[in-house]
Amino acid sequence: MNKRKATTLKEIAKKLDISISTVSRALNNHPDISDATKEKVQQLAEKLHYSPNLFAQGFRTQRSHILGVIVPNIAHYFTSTILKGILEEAETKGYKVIVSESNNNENKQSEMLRTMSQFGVDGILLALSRKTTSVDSILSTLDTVPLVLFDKVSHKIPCTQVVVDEEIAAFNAVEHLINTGKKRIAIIKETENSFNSEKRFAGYLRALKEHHIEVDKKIILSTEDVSLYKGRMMTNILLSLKERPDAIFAITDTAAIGAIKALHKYNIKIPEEIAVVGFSNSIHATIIQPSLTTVDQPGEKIGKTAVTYLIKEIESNKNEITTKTVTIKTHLIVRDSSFKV
Amino acid sequence: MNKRKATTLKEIAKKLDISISTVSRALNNHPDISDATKEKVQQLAEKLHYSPNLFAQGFRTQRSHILGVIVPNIAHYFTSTILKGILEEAETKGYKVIVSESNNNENKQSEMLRTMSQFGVDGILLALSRKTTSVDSILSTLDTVPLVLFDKVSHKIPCTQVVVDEEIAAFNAVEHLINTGKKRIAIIKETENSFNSEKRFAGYLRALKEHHIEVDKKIILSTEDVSLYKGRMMTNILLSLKERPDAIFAITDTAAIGAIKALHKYNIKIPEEIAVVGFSNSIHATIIQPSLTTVDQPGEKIGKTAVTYLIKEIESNKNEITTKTVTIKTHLIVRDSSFKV
DNA sequence: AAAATGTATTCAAACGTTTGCGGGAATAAT
DNA sequence: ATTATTCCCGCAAACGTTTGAATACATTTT
Repeated sequence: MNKRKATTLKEIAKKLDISISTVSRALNNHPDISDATKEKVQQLAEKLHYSPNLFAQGFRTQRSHILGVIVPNIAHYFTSTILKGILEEAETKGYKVIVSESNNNENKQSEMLRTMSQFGVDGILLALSRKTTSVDSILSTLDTVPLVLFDKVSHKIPCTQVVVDEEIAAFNAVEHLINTGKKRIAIIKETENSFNSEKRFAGYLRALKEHHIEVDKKIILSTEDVSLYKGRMMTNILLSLKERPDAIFAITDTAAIGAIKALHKYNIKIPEEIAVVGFSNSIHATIIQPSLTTVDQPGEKIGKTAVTYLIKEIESNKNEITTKTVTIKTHLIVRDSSFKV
Repeated sequence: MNKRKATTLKEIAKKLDISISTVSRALNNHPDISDATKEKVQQLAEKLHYSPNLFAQGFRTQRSHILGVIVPNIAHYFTSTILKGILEEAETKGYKVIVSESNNNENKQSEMLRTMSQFGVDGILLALSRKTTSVDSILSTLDTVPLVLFDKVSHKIPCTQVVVDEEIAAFNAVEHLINTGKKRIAIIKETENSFNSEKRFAGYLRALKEHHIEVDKKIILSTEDVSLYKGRMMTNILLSLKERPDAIFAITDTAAIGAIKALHKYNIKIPEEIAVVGFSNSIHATIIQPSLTTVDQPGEKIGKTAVTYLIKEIESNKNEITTKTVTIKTHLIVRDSSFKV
């Protein structure tokens, strides 16, 4: 492993018998340099495969061209599609991406924010860990380095936030159920404090209201973590009611799949007896039988726009905090679990 | 956003009226420094929240403490579990991780190897893009920076490789089918040139041989990309045979699920008429009905060991290439698609 | 002809850290 | 008392780049 050492500005300068600074400026296309020398320098640089030492560069300019990303769980499909978008957009803009997982651990999240900012990333993209209660550590990194929140956000943090039209999406999903003739629509949601869940719940309520369906608390079920297992449990509860629902809107695809599994167990016809709608368009949606009606969230687009805004903030050096909420449109994908053609 | 500038060695030195070099050594626990001054320095550093400027450090030492990871597709579940392991292990060892996607594009892969090594990563973890034909670019980065291959590997590249016991796993899967009384076992595999597929095919052949079952080429099906769709198509072909198989071993879970979907369509009883076994233990395995018998590959463990070997190579400065193949054990998870209790 | 302007280039400092080397002071060996 | 030895510590250089200021020369203006 004979590491050939990289060519430096000095070497180019010596070969052309000009100064290092001229070489530097020539490569950076500085107006002070004549076209003739620019030409010469750039050609030789090309020939010698010159590429700037990024440590020296970063050291000098205090710019790393690295973006930090912190997500709760990288193995979550929706998250990984967002990541895909982040990687792609960052790459085309000339940035590298460092990824970290918070594992839904608030302390770890704080720790990561700290190490990332001291590491020298130019900006941070963050999807909040579940139940992030103390935003102090986030606020304090916020005045060190630009930050953009996505997906799991919080209005307590004054920064750019990229989210999905949760409320509208939920409204559309529920309205779709109503349009198919359903009148008693249950919801499986998260207990509290979850931005996403509350918005979706709001959409649910608005749909009922606009269609003059009265809200029945008995079919509004909440759980700490909306998992497949919890989806089953909640559905079991719904089935034990005197007045069963004729549809279930689960705040998340995994819970919806849990619901379907529970309905299967009791041989309940989907969607005739009880329809099911999820949220996320996870890869499971077409694996499960019947295929799941769900809200498609364009993960890659979310990632890309988050990066776009972050880089904009990085590159406009005005050190003011922008607090803008960018909303990405979703659309409902109707499949067999709610409507059979 | 008033960026407070970070404290430097110089500031600590001035406050304690000692030299910068002493401060540096004290913080690095250099034996030349007395315990007394170490104590003093470390305390003050703590108090001032000193953290080294990583650019200056990296610039000086030519060590970035960054690992580069290149994978074909980050949104692939198995890949993301490996990534999880990589992140975790790297973090505990004090390394950051830069992630890139090759999208199964060989040129992009080469490009990324180049930019990563010039970027100054300390080492690279690579899962080869499909049909990587020219290994030149890989070999050339190999003598610039330590490299470890994982999952998608190639013996043409002399470096540490972390893989799963593909052959044994496939052998076990097929033997399991034989043990349940199956005698005519089809396989759905990749066309060629795929390390993983060929190993699994070898395991299939060995299992048949050891159990004195003769190989029938009519039920050995190959395809370029083993997708869900292709799984369906191949299964349709198998069903059109005069002598249908009584089991299908799909080289991949998605193909296995495609197979199940095709079998459903023809109302064929799984596993009684035809059993199905997959490979990967994807998240779909328990979503599909019947649940899928498959080979569990410990993704996180693969990621962790890959990182472990890479860092070992980085930190032992002996510039020799180690070409070692590390094999991670898998185990078969028996579910309803092959054996009902 | 002197002064001002413009153009193309060089000088030199600076960023924060690490590290080989040298040296002073204290202790131990002769 | 002199010489070794050991223990701490400081000096200064170096890494490759960027950039404000200075310089040299040519050109234009007064």
